[in-house]
Amino acid sequence: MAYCNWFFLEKTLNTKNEVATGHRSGCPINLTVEVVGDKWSLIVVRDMMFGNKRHFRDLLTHSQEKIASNILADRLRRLTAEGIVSKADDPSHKQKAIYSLTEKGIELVPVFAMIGAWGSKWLPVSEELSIRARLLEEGGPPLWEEFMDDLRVAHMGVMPDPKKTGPDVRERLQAAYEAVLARQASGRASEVTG
Amino acid sequence: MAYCNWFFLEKTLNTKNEVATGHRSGCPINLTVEVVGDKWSLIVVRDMMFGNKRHFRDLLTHSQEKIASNILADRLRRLTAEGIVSKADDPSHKQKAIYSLTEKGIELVPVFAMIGAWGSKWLPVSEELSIRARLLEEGGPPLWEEFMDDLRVAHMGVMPDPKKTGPDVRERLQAAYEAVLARQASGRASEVTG
DNA sequence: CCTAATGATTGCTTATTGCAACCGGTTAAT
DNA sequence: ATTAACCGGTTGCAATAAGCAATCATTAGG
Repeated sequence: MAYCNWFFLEKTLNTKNEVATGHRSGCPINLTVEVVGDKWSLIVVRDMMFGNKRHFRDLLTHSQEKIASNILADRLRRLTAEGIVSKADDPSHKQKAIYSLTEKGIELVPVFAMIGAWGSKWLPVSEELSIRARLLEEGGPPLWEEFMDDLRVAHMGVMPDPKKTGPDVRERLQAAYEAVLARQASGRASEVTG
Repeated sequence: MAYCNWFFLEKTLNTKNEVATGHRSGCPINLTVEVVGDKWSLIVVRDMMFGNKRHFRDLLTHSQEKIASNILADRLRRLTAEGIVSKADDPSHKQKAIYSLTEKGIELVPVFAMIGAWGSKWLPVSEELSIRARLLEEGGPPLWEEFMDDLRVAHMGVMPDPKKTGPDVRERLQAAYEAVLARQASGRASEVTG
């Protein structure tokens, strides 16, 4: 990748590529940015992946970043068209849809891990918001694989490994987050009292 | 990361965070997307990182994706303000500027590696455009570290390791790309000749 | 019956992107 | 000396995208 180079020949290929496929270029970086490189698509996938949000209203009302409904609808449509997300009827309500990550979507886990690691190192995040990034980074590819297996169970109906017991990766990340919160809350209490 | 959860307490924190810092939320994923999650910033960094483009005109005219000059100027300004890129005078011309990646920018290498790996697996890239993604993915963190060291030499004036000889990582990726091109060109020739 | 839930859609305003021409100054070529 | 190329942008305008808040018809629960 990048990847795309600067030779005359590639300029020619670029023209043909754009005509044939509608893409700015055939570079994997560029193609990925075209698919998920807007301000909202990765947020939607994140909420599905880590927050277990699978319904429109959930994604809309529990969005920390306050996504607008037209943007959410548009992004879900695009992600579904791209094959990163799938949509099915939910049996609990005639109008209710359940959105699921596909294998293509699940394999964004390493991308999220690296984005999170970079962000938590270089941007003004708080401890409780960076703990999960740290754990994913420390866990490395074995932890990502385990997380992806968990997601295949939850989102694609893959049979869980019968040898696997205990909380899944998302739950463990959540527990670590809550532990930091609890520590901060008790620290805050002693500040107030002390 | 992701991280950001859905508790009442976090809703409160979110409000304070937004007031204090101007961010949608303090989640590392969201913060990273706010910084580099538009359609063009990662392309600019990619061209600096992998194409060794360091000047405005180079970035403008050798952009495979045909970036517009106002967008390029804006993105360079933003990346510089964010500390991902630095700008200095180039001694070869009074008006000429040279843009360099900072440590913060260089440490985006793993993000690019993962984005490239995902894109080359799931999106319609060609073989020659995905070979470098494959190599970076296969090389893993040791290869990324080596690449980052190379970038620190090229962009930050770090002294090269005297024990290191031979082509740097970017050159090796480029050579692999050219080898695929050469193979395709000879394959094409035999097609033409029958 | 009324209220809540459902996944959107809509009308409008604001912001961003993209195109292509342009700018004043500096350096190189003729 | 004149002309051409280089330099990093800036500009005016049209097209597109994002954001806000209200709205919609249908479905389910009390």
